[in-house]
Amino acid sequence: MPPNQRRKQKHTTTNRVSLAMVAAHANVSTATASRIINGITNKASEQTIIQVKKAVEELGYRPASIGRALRCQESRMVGVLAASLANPTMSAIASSIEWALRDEGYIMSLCDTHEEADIQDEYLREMQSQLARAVVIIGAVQSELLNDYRHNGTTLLFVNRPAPDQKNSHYVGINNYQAGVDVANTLLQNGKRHIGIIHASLEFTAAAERRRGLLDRLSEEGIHPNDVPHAHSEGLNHLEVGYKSMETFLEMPNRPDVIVCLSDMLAYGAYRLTQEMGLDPVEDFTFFGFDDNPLNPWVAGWLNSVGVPASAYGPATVATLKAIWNQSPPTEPVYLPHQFRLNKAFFLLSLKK
Amino acid sequence: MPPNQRRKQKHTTTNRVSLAMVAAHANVSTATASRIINGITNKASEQTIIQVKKAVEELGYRPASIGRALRCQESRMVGVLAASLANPTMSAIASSIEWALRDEGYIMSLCDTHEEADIQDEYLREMQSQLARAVVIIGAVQSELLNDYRHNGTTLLFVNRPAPDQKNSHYVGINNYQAGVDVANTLLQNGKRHIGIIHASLEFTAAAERRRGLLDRLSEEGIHPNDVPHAHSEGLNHLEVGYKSMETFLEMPNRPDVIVCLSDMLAYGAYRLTQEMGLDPVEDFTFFGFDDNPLNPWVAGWLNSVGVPASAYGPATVATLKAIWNQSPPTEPVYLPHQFRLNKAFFLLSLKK
DNA sequence: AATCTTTAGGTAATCGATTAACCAAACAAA
DNA sequence: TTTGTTTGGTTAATCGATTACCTAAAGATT
Repeated sequence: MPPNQRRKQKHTTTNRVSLAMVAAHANVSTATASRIINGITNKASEQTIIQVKKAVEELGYRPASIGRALRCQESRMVGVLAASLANPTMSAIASSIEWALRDEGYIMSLCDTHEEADIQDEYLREMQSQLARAVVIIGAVQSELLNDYRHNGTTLLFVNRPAPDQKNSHYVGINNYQAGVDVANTLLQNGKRHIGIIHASLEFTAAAERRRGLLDRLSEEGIHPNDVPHAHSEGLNHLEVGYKSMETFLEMPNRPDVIVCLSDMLAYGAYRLTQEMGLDPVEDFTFFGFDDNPLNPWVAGWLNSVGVPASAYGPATVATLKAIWNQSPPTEPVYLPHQFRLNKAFFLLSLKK
Repeated sequence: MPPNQRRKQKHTTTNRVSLAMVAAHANVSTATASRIINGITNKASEQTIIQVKKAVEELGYRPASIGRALRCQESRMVGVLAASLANPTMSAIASSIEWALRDEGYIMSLCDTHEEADIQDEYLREMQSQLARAVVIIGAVQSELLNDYRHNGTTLLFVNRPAPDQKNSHYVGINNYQAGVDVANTLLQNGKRHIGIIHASLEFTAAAERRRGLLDRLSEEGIHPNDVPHAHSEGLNHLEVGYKSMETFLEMPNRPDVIVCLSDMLAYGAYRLTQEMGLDPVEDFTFFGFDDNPLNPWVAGWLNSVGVPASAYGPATVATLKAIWNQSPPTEPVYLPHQFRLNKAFFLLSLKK
């Protein structure tokens, strides 16, 4: 290793500008400098204020948030834990939340828990340890720490997927049960009664609620849950589950012509198989999904889906966080209005009715 | 406001456990506790070590990374700035990097710059101010601060899209020029010579290089750049640009039958229009994209694409970061081997040759 | 003139963890 | 016995910013 590189390594020439340097440059104490920088001007003369501001400018000073966070025991950072960034719905929600947070002067720190409880716990701890102002979980999984954190002062907000036990927690997102009911209504109104369900794990409240709403409504119309075939498999990602599940349906003697997938990703998987088998996803089936993936209008025109526009999440999430901080937390889940996106064939069909 | 809520607000019962509390609980000094917790055992007796570990366990202590970061002037956090999380390619890369970083004990903090220079600058500053160990930029845009940061000690790594000026910077990702050449080769080998290009801004090195490689190779085979029609529009997202651009091509008297889109998102946009016009994206055209979006095999079987598997990014990125930290930075861009994904029709065609 | 008030700003403690420097006791070597 | 040396710790400084509390000087009031 050349010696000039060694030198650099020995002491990273920390060219960070600290408050002390600004204060020295302006010939005032750090207290004065700090006050002026934070806009507390009633303790300084016009002259001093100008000096300090000049020093800040000249040195290119920016407060180290880490120092402030340590002292104030609170940072401007909001941790966002997403279950799977590979799922465009979740990344789009995260992106929307980022916009809204930055608008209010907060910084988003996004992490990917890969749907694993211990990774989620690790990040929960890390956020705590970084003194995050709040933790937003897009797609929570049941984990050991989750319940502890619910009560230890950290602001915790569940987005898109309710808390595993739904108790003492704040939620922003779709009304999963109602969405299930609405899908059932749409199908029934258009004379679709031969329905199959594809689902992954039902441990997640979101999926379970969607299914419950759907089946409840179908029951009311005389379609017994036992007459609604289910296909699923666990341990794979939703795309693969959808694919495998569709295989199951295609092998059935009297296969359903409506395939309700409890998430769009499942529908994507099912679609792949229909393509490979030379079937038509619009003529031969009616596919329904949940979440309305933002890519749907572009690459999945065949899919019907119900969901909340991703851009609605950011404002609602931030508004809810602020309400919690203001000691006026919502007492009810914050349900965002969901919308249907229907494919052309189904749309025309529904017009005729 | 009820009084019990007021009380809570007055002083957030900071139930964080600090090192001092652990030390007190174990009847040792913070120095001793700190050393034991960090595994420096040559300064402590067996007895003391057990005491401290018991205290840590009983109190559920976890070091506040903020304190450590302040003291050591360095955190375990790596900032990842993505240009657009709504783009599944970028989120998938981020997700992969997250895995690899966590494997090495680092924490990813992901931000969305929305392709905007000043947001990128804001996050660059914030990362600096949080003492991030490194900053990884997935899709950098030219910005004021970018050049400063290249030289002020912060480890900076460009992923998937080279630095705007390509000088003095580290890059991990696809060899854009070569990928362009390879696409040209594949087309030529299969007798495809009537080619159109859809692109968004060519200010980004990635897009410009792809185009250059493509046109250079076509030139060699006697297809002059002027004979390769281009369609583009600025200011919209890639999906919309693709859609608009495809309109342009469809209106042309002698429209190309091969549409090379400089990103998959552009291809998605173009695809939407072909669907709406009742055209067949496989029979009527040959679509080529770049990046091989991970969703392609599931919902875009019609697309041919060249790209690097998202999962390859994480390991390569982390390895490069470690090399930089070890004072043995790569002197060349780190090119990850790219692969082709061909649609069925094109694959069969290429077999025949 | 004596006292009070305001202005302008400094001193030092604090947040949590790390670590250089120091120290007392035990033990070993000369 | 005196002089190292090792063991097992402690004390206190430090990182960067904030802020409660103090103070000196100037101006206002009685």
